[in-house]
Amino acid sequence: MQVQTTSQASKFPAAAFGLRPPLAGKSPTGIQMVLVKGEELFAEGDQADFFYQVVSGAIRSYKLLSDGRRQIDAFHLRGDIFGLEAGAEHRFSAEAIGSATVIAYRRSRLDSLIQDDAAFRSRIMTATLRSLERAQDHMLLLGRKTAQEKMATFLLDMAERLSKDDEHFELPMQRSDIADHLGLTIETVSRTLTQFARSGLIRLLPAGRSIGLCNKMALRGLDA
Amino acid sequence: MQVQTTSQASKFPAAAFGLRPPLAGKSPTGIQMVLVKGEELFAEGDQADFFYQVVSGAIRSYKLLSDGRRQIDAFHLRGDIFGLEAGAEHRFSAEAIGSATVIAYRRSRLDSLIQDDAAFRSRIMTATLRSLERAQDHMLLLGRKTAQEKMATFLLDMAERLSKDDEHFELPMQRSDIADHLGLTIETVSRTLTQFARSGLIRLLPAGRSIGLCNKMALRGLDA
DNA sequence: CGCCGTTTTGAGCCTAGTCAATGTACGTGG
DNA sequence: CCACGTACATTGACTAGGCTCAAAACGGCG
Repeated sequence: MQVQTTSQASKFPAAAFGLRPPLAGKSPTGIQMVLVKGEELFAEGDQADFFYQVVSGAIRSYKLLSDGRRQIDAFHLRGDIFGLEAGAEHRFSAEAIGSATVIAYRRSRLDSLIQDDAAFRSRIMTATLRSLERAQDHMLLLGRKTAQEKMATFLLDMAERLSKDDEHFELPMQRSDIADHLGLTIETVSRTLTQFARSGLIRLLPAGRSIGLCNKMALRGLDA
Repeated sequence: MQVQTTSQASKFPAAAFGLRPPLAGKSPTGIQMVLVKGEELFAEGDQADFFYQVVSGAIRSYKLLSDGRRQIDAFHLRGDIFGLEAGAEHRFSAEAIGSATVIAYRRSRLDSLIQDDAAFRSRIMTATLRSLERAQDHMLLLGRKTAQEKMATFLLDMAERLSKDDEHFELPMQRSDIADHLGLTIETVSRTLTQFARSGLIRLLPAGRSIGLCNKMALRGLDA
């Protein structure tokens, strides 16, 4: 991992990842970290001394069962803040999916910011409530949707989050990550994608990472 | 529904549901509501002008798919706060499971309380983060646990939340609620309980609502 | 006592999982 | 530049856990 402090506004491209004052305005000191593929940022149970914002690449945060089964609760893409905890410890592990860059903020700074700054506080509260909303939507998906519906929901969400034209994008993660996010197996993920491609709903480019949505209406129908 | 304002301490049995000052101390005006079985408090999409705290009974909050499939994201028991939203609208529906009593608080009050009162603020923040934690644990359950593991987790959680001795309790909800909470069908819930009873893990009293845990060790083992 | 909502039990099926083999992309080193 | 190795994705055959459909049992309550 390469580390580089970013204590000046010039090194803190706030606009690039959606920060507005006061967080950006106060240009809090952050540590920029360059992560290689698969590198772990923190593990479940670690002290939560830092929280993070994605600059580039993608991060997966997940929980494990004792026998290794994994549930990826979220993928964090450019601009997303993650790793902010109520208690002293992280309740998730987090790893870089490919190579990625994040900025780490000391949590101690956060606490004082929360005390002092009503606007910042409400931003954190909103971010937390947004995570809760996502979690609630995802519970509906995990508990009650079929494999096809899960994949359709996932593809539409990804298109929205990482496509400019909302139609074509590169998946940053591999099949096993998608499977562990949707509560499926890699085989089912793969089969469902092939099936979507054969039905003309999507276009799958070589390596299976590049995806084009041809029929968003139909996908939305599957989204239930 | 019977409504009764509770602006005085005498009508606000704070100790009974775990409230301590400043919320109780300031005795904020709440509206006490007595709900009959199945009565709806609010629906997904309603204006979120109130949030609630359970005084007695149990509330289910849930989302529906277009064809009626339901996911119950949480059961709210005595003392729990729920219905607090980031946006203007409720993101799920909430109903009384049996007859229940709740206190409704105006959300507008909340905002001013949050402004003024650091202790109250941290209580709301903690409650929100606790919901998030529960949601995250529940995603792991829904996505990756087997039917037996789901039931074991559920029983241990319920024992902790509504049993005094941690061993024996009355389930406030019926099988279909449990099923929609765990991502199963009522038949699977019933079969799994019978199986647990036959294995001597639990004792099932008539009507299937009263449950005693005979072998918590073994249940914890299944909890994965 | 008899009705109705709920739970339990049974039989058979189906979706998604498992196990296994093949295919494909890409990076490394000869 | 090509051969090989590795990691990932796809495909196939088969299995099984949990679902569906159906019926019977139970309990609470009028």
